[in-house]
Amino acid sequence: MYSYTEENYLKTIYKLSEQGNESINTNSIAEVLQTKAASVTDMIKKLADKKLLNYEKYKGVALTEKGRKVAVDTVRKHRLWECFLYDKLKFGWDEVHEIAEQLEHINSELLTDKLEEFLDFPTHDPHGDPIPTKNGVIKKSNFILLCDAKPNQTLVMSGVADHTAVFLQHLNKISVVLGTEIQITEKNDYDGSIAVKLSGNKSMYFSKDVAKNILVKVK
Amino acid sequence: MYSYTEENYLKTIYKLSEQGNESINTNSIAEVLQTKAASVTDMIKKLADKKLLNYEKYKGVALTEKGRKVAVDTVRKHRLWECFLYDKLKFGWDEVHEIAEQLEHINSELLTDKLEEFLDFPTHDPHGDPIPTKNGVIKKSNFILLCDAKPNQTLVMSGVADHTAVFLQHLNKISVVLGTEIQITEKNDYDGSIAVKLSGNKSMYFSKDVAKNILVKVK
DNA sequence: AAATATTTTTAGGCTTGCCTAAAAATTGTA
DNA sequence: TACAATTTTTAGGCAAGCCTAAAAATATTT
Repeated sequence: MYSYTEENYLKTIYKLSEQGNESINTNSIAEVLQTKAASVTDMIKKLADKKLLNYEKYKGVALTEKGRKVAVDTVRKHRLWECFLYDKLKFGWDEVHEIAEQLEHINSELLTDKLEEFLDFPTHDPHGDPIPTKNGVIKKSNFILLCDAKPNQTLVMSGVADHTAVFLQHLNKISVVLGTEIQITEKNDYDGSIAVKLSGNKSMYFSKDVAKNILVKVK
Repeated sequence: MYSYTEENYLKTIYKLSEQGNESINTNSIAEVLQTKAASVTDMIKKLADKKLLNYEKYKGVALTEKGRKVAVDTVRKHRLWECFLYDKLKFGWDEVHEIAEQLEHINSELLTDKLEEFLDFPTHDPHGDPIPTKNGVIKKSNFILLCDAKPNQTLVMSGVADHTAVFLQHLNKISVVLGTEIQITEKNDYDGSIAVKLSGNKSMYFSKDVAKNILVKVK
């Protein structure tokens, strides 16, 4: 249907729009896809011809409903495959993304549906990101950043804002995984660091860099 | 490492050599890959440059050990994925090939190994074809064609020579699956058809076209 | 508002993998 | 053996995706 490359462009544009940006500019797409602005302009024109996005020269792009569907379906497949790799094949959460980048382009609606059933209809991937439904609906998570949470509440670790392997490995090291309970005992305005108590009454300090990349919900 | 297309060429050449052909000619590759002889010549040159096969103009090609390894690994991945689709996702044996054609190109040795373990180290795919080991060893099956088997032995359906969906669906219709026990009660020299008794004492006739595409082993 | 800096687009070119048409080599046949 | 048929290769070209360098448009400073 659509090429590997086209799907990656659509997915990238979709994710950039999710991050608040109204209209997506050429350079930001190029940066994410590790390519050059000129290449992005080429591809944008092709995707516009196929009615997958709206494009006006020098004005950036926005996905059409058709383009959004393709993008969301790619995200759906990515996250379902991550669940498979994590739950069934016992990969670490820091290892699943790269392989899912390949698997998300496998083209078979029946496969996606059967995979979803096999995994028992997961709602979130191993990083806490919601899995779009077959119809393209994504349940907005009501997670908040740990750095924005109030002290003295029981919080549940529910996701990450930074998906890089190094960050995930760091969380492994400090034993913070999805489901870990966290209480903020102290917030330091000076450097943004926080003191926390984890499940099992373990006390630790999180730097701001850590605290701003952990998503939690109030228990 | 190697492109989707390169892997498909190597796999095709490998399979043609398995079918007895010593040196593989351009046209037969083109036919299998549904492309043109000129395109095959182009690709053959590239693969020869990469030492994946030996090529002499107008003389056909033969895989090098390096090329064979890539081909066998692709076959290994294909058959493991077929097992996954059949055993875990409950696809029919007539549905798995097409999807595995895509999945076989996913590039992650760790994934292949973990998948193999998850499937509990299967030795044969859903069509009875042997799964190469990680080292590239393929156990030769001692299966024989049903049309060549002797009457009055208990035979076990163990594989197919024709892998097309129509043939597999036909076998579904006549309730012949891997493991079905078959006894030949009569062989007709005239048209090559045979009379058989299946597990459960069900008597049927198989045309030569069916009998020559079923692989069995003696129980 | 003019000058400067940045962003985006255009122009031209590259590689991969494919094509057609024509030439060359091989194989089959009279 | 020579002619015909087939197979294979070469030559030239096309689309997808990428690149660099230069031009054009937009944004930012002064």
